[in-house]
Amino acid sequence: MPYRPTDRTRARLAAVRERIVDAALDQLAEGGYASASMAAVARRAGIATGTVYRHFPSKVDLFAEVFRKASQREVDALRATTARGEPAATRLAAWVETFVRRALAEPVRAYALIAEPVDPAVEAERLTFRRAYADLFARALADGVDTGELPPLDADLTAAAIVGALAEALLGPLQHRDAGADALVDALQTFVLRSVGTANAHA
Amino acid sequence: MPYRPTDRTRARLAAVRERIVDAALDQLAEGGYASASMAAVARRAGIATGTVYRHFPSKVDLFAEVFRKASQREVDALRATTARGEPAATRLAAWVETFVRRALAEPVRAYALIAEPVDPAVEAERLTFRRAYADLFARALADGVDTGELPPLDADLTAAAIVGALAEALLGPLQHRDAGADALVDALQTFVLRSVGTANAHA
DNA sequence: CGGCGTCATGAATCGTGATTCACTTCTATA
DNA sequence: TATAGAAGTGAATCACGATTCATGACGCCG
Repeated sequence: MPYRPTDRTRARLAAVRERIVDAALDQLAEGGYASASMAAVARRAGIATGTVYRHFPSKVDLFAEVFRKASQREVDALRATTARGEPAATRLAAWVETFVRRALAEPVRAYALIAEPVDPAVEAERLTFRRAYADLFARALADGVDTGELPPLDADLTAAAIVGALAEALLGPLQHRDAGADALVDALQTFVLRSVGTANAHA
Repeated sequence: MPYRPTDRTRARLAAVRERIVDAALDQLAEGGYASASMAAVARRAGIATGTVYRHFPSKVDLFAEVFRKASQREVDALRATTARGEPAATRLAAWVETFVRRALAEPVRAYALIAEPVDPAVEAERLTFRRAYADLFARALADGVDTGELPPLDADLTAAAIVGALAEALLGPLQHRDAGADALVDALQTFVLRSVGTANAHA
C-alpha cells in the first residue's frame, strides 16, 4: 500500500482547485469569456495547462463551477441587503440598486455573467446565474402576493421578466459608461416596482 | 472589352444573394445558429461553399444581413398590428401578443434571434434585432408620455427593459412547450402594462 | 533509503469550421 | 466562333483553442 494522499496533500489540492476557479473569475473580470481560454486560466493560476485537467474534466465543467460560485456570491450580496420580513417593495428596490451598482462596478465580469456569447454548453450553466436571481425575486414576489401587498401575478414568470429587464437595460450602460448610476438605479426601480403593481416607487 | 455583366446576369446574381440569405434564415429556423455553418447554408442554397464568398466577404457579413432581414420582418409584423393613433396601452398589448405568438410558432428561429450563443462579432449584429424592437417600443412610449396617457418615464431605458423582459420570460417556454400560449400572453401583457404605469391591463 | 504511484508539465495532437485558391465552366463581346 | 475575363466549384489549407500524453518531479509508505 505504497501511497495514500495525506490530509496535507488533500488540502493543497483543494487549494489549487479553488485557485483555478478564482483565476477563471479574474479572467472573466478582466477580459470576458472570450479571453478565458484554458491556457489563460492556467497561466493566471500559476500552473500548467494540463494541470487544470487534473481538477476539471473539461472546460465546461470548470465554468459550471465558476458560474455557480459567481451566482452564489451575487445572490448573497442581494440577500444581505434585506431581510424576509420587510415589505416586498422595499426589498425589490434594494435589490435593484445593489444589482445595478455591482454590475457597473465590474462591467466586464457582469457582461460575461449576463450576456456575453459563450459556448452553448456553458450557456446552460450560465442559466444558473439568472435562475438564482429569478428564484430570489420569485420568492419575494410570492410573499408579497400572500400578504396582499402585491396584486395577483405569476411570480415565476414575473421574476424571470424582471431579471431579463434588468440585464437588458444594463447592456448599454455596461459598454458605454454614459449615464450616471443614480439615474439608472432610479429609473429601473420605478420600472420594477410598477411592473409588480406597486405604484409608490420609493419606499 | 470582352465582358461586362448584363442586366440579366446582374439580376441572377442578386437572386443568388437573396437565396443565400433565405437559406441562412431557414437554417436558423431548423437547427439554430449552431447548425448554420457556411457549408450548411451553401448546401441549402444549392451552391458550393466557395460561392457564398462571392457574395459575402465573411460569415459575419452574411449574418449581419440575415439578422437585419429577420429584424425587419419581425418589426414589420408588429407594426402591422396597430396604427400610431391608437392608445399606447392598446398598442403595447397587441405587440406583446404578436411577439409571443410569433416566437412560440417558430421557437428555434426565435431562440436563435433572441438568445442563442453566437460568435461575438455576430452578437453585435444581433443587437440590431433587439434594438429594432426597442426603438419601436420607445417611440410608442414617448408618444404615450406626450399625450399624458403614460406617466413620465425614460422611454429608451424602459423600452430596452421591456424587450429584455419579454425575451427572458420566453426562454423557458421556447425550450419546453409547457404552458398555454394564452396564459403566457396574458401574464406578459399585465407585466408590461403595469411596468409603464398603466393599471388597466386589458384595453 | 527505495520504489510505487500521483502530480505537474507543456508541447504535440485533434477536431472543427471558416476561408482560400487552382481549376473548370460560363458570359459577353468582336 | 474565339477569347478575355467573371462566376462557380469543392477539396485543401488555416487558425484556434481544447484536450491528451510521454516525461520528469514529488509524496507516501515499508
